[in-house]
Amino acid sequence: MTSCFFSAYMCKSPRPTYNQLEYSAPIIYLSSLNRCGRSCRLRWLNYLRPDIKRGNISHEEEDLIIRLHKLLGNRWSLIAGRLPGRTDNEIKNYWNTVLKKKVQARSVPLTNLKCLNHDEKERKSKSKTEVQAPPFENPARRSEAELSSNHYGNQNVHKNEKAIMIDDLAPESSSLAPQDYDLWNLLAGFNTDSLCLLDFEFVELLGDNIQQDIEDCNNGKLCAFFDENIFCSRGMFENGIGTDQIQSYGSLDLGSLATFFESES
DNA sequence: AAGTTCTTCAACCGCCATATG
DNA sequence: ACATATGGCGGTTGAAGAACT
Repeated sequence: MTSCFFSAYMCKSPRPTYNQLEYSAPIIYLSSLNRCGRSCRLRWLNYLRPDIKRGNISHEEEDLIIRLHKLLGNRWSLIAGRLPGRTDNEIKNYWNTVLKKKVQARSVPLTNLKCLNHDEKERKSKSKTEVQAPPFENPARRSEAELSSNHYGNQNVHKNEKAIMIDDLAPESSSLAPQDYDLWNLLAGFNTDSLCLLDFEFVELLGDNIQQDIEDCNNGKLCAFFDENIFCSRGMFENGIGTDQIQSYGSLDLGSLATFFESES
């Protein structure tokens, strides 16, 4: 194959594309092979591009893929955009061959998630070195001391990350549905370092309903529970929505949040 | 060693969006 | 405004190698 590519002649795309990256990369046409420009483009994007990261997908990348997939669904290009050097095709293949099975195997029945308080107490009674965080553990349920000690697997918890205690948001008397805990675990599981990769357009997620969602947010119907490092500083909520409004914890409504996330996935 | 099954992943396909003439 | 070319994307396929019998 390599020799074939050496014998290929290269030319510029017949016309400029709107994508600067694409335009900067010459499209290779192979006269001796049955390769159209499209095939060559794919070959370039998925294999030949110099910035492709080789080697196995790391544990951190794997974890991020799982989280992003749960958030975004099969939007491989979006997911790949958060993993520098990885292609959507690679991630798609990795998901279909490896991660899908892993996730299915380790998925915890939702009803068990209600027992987080009990689990947490039990974990705290054990030595920290023995603690193995379960998948999608909610770091917000950890104390600030635990966060700063950064014992949560390999994740690097940003020192500015706030440990928003779920008890502050959802008192025992509230009736969080199991699926809400599940979503909470997913979202709160992102640390700041991971979220620097999560700069996908929030507008896209919210779609045409963004204005209504912002109004709901102002009215306290839709309660945002992320710290300012996540959304506000990244300008995801513009139009005058500030940190204090984002962090309106008056009435926790994870169901609403789940709805608009799930509606896009 | 040979045949079969399983796994991986590059490549293909079809659809839709966008750019261009 | 329209037709055509191209890009982008997700689903699927099939060849090749690994693992198993």
